[in-house]
Amino acid sequence: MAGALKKDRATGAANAVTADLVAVLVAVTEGEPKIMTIANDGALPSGPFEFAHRSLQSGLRAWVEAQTGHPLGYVEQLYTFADRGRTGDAKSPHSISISYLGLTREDKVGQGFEAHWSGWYEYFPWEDRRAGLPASLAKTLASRLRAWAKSAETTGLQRQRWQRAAITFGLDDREWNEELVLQRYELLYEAGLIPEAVRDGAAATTVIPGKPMTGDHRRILATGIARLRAKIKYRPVVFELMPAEFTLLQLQRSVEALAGRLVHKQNFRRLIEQQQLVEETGAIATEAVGRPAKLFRFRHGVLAERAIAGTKLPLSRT
Amino acid sequence: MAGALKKDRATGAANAVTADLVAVLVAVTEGEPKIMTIANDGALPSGPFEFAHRSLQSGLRAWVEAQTGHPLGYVEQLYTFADRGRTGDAKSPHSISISYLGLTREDKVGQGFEAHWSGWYEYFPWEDRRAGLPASLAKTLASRLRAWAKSAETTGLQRQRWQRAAITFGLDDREWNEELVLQRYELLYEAGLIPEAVRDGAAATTVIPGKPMTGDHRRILATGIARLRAKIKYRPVVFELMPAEFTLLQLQRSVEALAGRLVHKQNFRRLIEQQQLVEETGAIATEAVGRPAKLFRFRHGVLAERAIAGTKLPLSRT
DNA sequence: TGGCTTATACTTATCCTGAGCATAATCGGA
DNA sequence: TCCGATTATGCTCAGGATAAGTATAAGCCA
Repeated sequence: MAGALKKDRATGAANAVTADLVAVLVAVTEGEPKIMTIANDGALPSGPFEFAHRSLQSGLRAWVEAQTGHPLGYVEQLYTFADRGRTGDAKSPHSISISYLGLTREDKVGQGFEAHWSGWYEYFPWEDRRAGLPASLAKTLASRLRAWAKSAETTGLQRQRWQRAAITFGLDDREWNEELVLQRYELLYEAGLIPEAVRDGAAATTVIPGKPMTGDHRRILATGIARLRAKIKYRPVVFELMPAEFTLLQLQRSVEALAGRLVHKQNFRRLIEQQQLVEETGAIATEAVGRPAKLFRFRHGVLAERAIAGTKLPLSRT
Repeated sequence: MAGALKKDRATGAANAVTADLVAVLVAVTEGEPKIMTIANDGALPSGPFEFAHRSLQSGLRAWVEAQTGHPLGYVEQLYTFADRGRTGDAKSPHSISISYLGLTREDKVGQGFEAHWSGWYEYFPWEDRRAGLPASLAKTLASRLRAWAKSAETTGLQRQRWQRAAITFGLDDREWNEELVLQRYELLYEAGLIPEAVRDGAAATTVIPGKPMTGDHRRILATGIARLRAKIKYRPVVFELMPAEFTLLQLQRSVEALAGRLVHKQNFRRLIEQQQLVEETGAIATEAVGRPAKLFRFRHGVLAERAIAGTKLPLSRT
């Protein structure tokens, strides 16, 4: 077995792979979450990890700036994929995709860049539950899922499929869980209800609304949305997406935009204030109907003061 | 700028990289967390991602089984690293490490495998706070950290360093946060207090207790411990580490072993029971001092029934 | 039997959360 | 000027979750 320990560290042609860096770059503008896209809105900014890059992150920064002209601020790694099956082609060498989530503010895309800010719900219409289930899906979604479940061979499998659909999509009086973005996408893919599945060989049927993307990009986007929806609950990352000064309602609208659902206004404010995440600037928001709101800014100090925990264990003091 | 969109997809030698798969394989035996190691306890199971591997996970499974004889059960991806700086050598092509966390139960390592189960606190003595700070560290740790902070050039930097140390290590009456495993390791590395830092070029000093590992492996292990400590709080993953039947105290001891701190017995039981994670087997534990305890088993049903949410947003019903 | 050990049931005070009511401040017409 | 629409902001209240501790049960062993 000692032989197994020896590893072929040389870049032998046999085990060489290419690594792609992919960015899910998010902004929120006027209550709508946006993502940076290239190639006619059908792809995320991305490019190969090259010898010249000092690190994965610096490689990603280089590609995003080259393709979009947008500098990268807050960044975190999402996931690393390498499924040859998904992209077809069983002959070519392995290609790995290392994906990242970036948070910024929308600004004008510079001259000469073929990049755009696109609303992320164009790609995932079923994820926006702020006004209930969108009309374009209300009729079809559940019935298509039921049809998929029914098409299984045994009744056991049928029940299993339906249970999975019901849990992920909040059917049969179950709670909607906004974090299951990836699970819902994977299910729709397996059910052959989205263009990517048909492209990859599923039986051609009428698909569910929602713009497709090249390769795995919509799956990567789903991963990014899921991560962000989970993270805003226990880390103050929303502020990366806000302007320097904002009203509490603007903050709330941003959170709602990301989560795809509405929050209770008064309780939201209590939460924000008790955590001391913001402080008043002293200024008052103009240009709005209704009573003018105070402007707040993020207290950057909290990041240094607290290492926010999030315990769920009944710890003992002794 | 259109040129920037074109990507060199061919496996040109220039952008070829090698990808290593690394496994943090965890078990808990009699209240001690263990990890699978090879190479005289100085390395994690790992090997290159090869052309023959169908996917990243299957490649990992192949390597772990070849090196340890142990089958891989529950697996999740941890992180992907590619810092050329860390491993020295600015000339060689990029090498990427894709790391995974695996959960199993300890069993005998088969004949002919140079693999061992090692206690994970041998690598991170400062992470075990079940009996307070270990005696081997009580005197040194805080003073070494203070010395490091003092050695900064400006008083501003000194304060910054000490604040960072105090937050991550729970000094100055701050709370100990067991999830900051990676941050603590990174800080010790930067402070030159562990062998890996000296190996990589830091000034040679007396280091803090704790076994080093090759390359980035102890950093990867820190990442795995941190992930697991966070995850046991909101997903029922502990059960992957438990035998089929167990007493509530054994379960508690396992959680404590992973978290590195003690929990309140009665409240722990209430938490487990109210979440309906377990059910009685009807049997009673023998071979123990004191009143015999009921045996429980994990209710696998919960995984299907619930998509455990973990909301921290004040959602609105309307 | 009494003492040691662990299991398990119950109590208490406090805090957090969801939900809703009430009032304040501004604007645009009637 | 007053009313209605709209948003901001303060406050209450009930129910549930949590931290901590008390009390009792059930084994073993000397």
